[in-house]
Formats: sequence, structure tokens, C-alpha cells
Amino acid sequence: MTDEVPRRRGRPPAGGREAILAAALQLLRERGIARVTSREVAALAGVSEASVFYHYKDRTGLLQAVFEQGLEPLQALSSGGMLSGADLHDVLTRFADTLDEFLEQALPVMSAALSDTALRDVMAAYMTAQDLGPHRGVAALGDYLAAEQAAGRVRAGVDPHAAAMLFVGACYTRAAQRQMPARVNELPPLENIIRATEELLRPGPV
Amino acid sequence: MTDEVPRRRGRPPAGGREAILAAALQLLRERGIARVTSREVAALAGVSEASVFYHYKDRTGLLQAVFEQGLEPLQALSSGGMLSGADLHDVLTRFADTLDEFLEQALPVMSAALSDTALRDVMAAYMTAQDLGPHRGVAALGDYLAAEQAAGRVRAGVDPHAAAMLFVGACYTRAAQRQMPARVNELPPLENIIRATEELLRPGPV
DNA sequence: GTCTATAGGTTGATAGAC
DNA sequence: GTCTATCAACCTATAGAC
Repeated sequence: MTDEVPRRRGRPPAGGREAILAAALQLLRERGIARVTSREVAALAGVSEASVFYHYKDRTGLLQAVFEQGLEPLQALSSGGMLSGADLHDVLTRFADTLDEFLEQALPVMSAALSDTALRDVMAAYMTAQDLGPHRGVAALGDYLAAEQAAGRVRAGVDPHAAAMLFVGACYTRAAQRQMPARVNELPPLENIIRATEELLRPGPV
Repeated sequence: MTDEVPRRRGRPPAGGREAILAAALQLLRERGIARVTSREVAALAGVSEASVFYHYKDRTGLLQAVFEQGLEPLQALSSGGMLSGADLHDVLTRFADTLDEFLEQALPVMSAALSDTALRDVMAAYMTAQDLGPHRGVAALGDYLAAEQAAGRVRAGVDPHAAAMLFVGACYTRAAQRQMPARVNELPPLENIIRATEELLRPGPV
């Protein structure tokens, strides 16, 4: 242990890389990708612009890291931990809540990549490599519904993965619309969607 | 009638405004909003940069016009012309096709507005003023399903607008995923979704 | 790893002639 | 309405000292 060296002030030098990434992600979500500039990122992170390029090489490198970090919570989704229990209403509610939470974080990141074809290609490559996308949620819920169908708790004769797609699609669309806050555009409340899905999947009197 | 004055070459001077708008929309769809710069727009439209600002005042003004033009085909959707007939399968197919076509055009425009909060506000105001959004499609299909339900051709006890939301959501999500071409991410084919929806809505044996 | 300073390029926007 | 010419602002990226 040496004497305490007076730090320059503020953030410890070691956290630079993480601070830059966090700042970039925050800027992207709060103000849009057009505002994710080296200047604003550096200012928010409390470092110099040169640090940004030192750690991430160039703007594309930084945004690639932002994409990976911003999409990381998807792992929680594909684990499918919330898909247990025999009460369809509960399962759908938990699933929708988890999906909502994820999309709230991930949708701004995903749509940001569409602002430039070069960025879109970067993100598409990452999603392909990691096998990410809405199909993960559809597959997870679809598998659950298929099992329930086999157990006789879900109406027979219905493609469980297509049914899952309907439910995931509704959640996705609601989340997407929240990104564009035109308050007039009101969609049916989540509760009605869950109830309708339940009702549609309930085994009929045979 | 005076003598024929030799035109400078190429496009007639009168079409400048429209050419600029068309070029901007094309650039936005093909390369992303980050490439919709005054320079590239002017070059593609075959006019000078100054013309862009003369006609649309500033970049925001141009993009506002692009948004309005890019979302205009929504009118076809809300008219609900494709929602007639008693064969649910046909109606769903026609509806999905129309929605797909619209989203193919409109989604790149809508997501572009998310790249910057200032632009997002401009588009949100326009969508609010014109009452645009996914809720239009949901309302149109929901009303149709409600009528079919009253006629006994759709299962009773199901919220028709919530059911419409499920179907519209699936179409929307498929279209959104097409924007991010990660080929691995495969969702159930449209036909399966239509069939499942049909099956779910079919009146059960009571 | 972090900084200051700066190069070099692109962009939005205006002035003024035609 | 359209052009050429020009600018100030901004942005990415690098060099070199510490």
C-alpha cells in the first residue's frame, strides 16, 4: 500500500471502457442513435473523445458493442424460465411481462440499427451468429403450448407455434407502438389480449 | 408560343420539388435515414443542394414531407375495402396481404423517425393529428370480426378486437423482422398463422 | 489508459447571380 | 426556381505527451 495519490477528480480511470459503453447505450435509448456521437458519449461518460476511439476503435466498433450489450437481456427470454405451471392465464401473464420488459430495452437498440445499412448489416450478423430474434420467444411459448396441448389442456387441432406467434406478435406490436408515443393510437389492453388468447386456446366441449 | 428554348438537359425545372421528395424517400428506404443528407438527396434528384432548402426550408421540413408521403398508403388500410365476404380464410388472407404491402413501405419510414427524438416528435405529432397507427388496422379487422360474431360465424365469448390485435400483431412482427434480415430468425409462415387464427375463431360445437 | 490538440472530412444552411 | 460558391458547425479519427 502506497500513500493515497490524489485522484484527478471524479470517476476512477479504470472504469473508462464501461462508462463509455453505458453512456452510449443511455444516449441511444434516450435521444436516438443520431445523438450517439463521440462528443456526447465522451461528455456523458466523463472521458475524452480519444478514449472512445482507443477502446472501441471507431464508431462502428462502439455501436457494435452497444448492440451486443443492448440485446443481452434476451438470454432471460430464451431460457424460458417463466414458462412453467399449468394455469395458462398465469403463464401468459408472466411471459408477456418478461417480453415487455425485454422489448422496452431492446427495441430502441434494434430500430437504431436500421438507420444505416452498414449498421444494419453489423447487427444482422450478430443476431444471426447468436441466433437472436422474435423466433426465440415464439419457439419457447410454442413448445410450452404444445406440451399443454398434449396434456389436453389446450384445444386440439391448433398449431401451437402459430398460436404462440399470435401472442408474441401482439406483445411486440404493443411494445413497438410505445416507442412512437402518439397517444391517440390505442390498442386493446394487454389483459384483453391475454383473456382472448386463453379463451381461444381453451379446449372446447367435444 | 415562342421558339423552343434549349433546355439545360435532363429533368424539366418544374418537377424539382417532387423529384427531391421522391429521392429522399428512396434514399431513406434503401440506405437508411443516416444517408438522407442534403447532398445525396440533391444528387439523386438531379438538382442542387440549395433547391432542397428552398423547397423544404430545412432538413426537418424535408423529412416531415417524407414521413407524410411514406405513411400515405395507410389510407388504403383504414378504408377496409378488403374486409368483405363471409369466408374468414379469404378475408384474413386479403387483409394480411394488404397489411404486408403497407408495412413494407411504411416500416422503414416509421423506424427512421426513432433515430432522433426531434424527428420522433415530428412524426408523433403527425400521426396523432391524422389518427394513424396500428390501431386503425386492429379496429377495422375487429369490427369485421364483431359483425361475423353477431352472425354466428365467429365463436362467441371472444373479444373480437383483442382477436384482431393478435392477428395484426403477428403480421406486424413478421414485417418488422423482415427489416432486419437475420435469416436464421424464422417465424411460422403466414399460412399457418392464418389457419390457426381461423381454427381459433371457428365456432365450436355447442 | 488517459489526456490535449488538431487534422481532415462531411453536413446543414445561406448569399447572391441568373 | 434554380444555380454556384461559400461558411460555420460538427464529427470521426489520429498524433504525441504524460
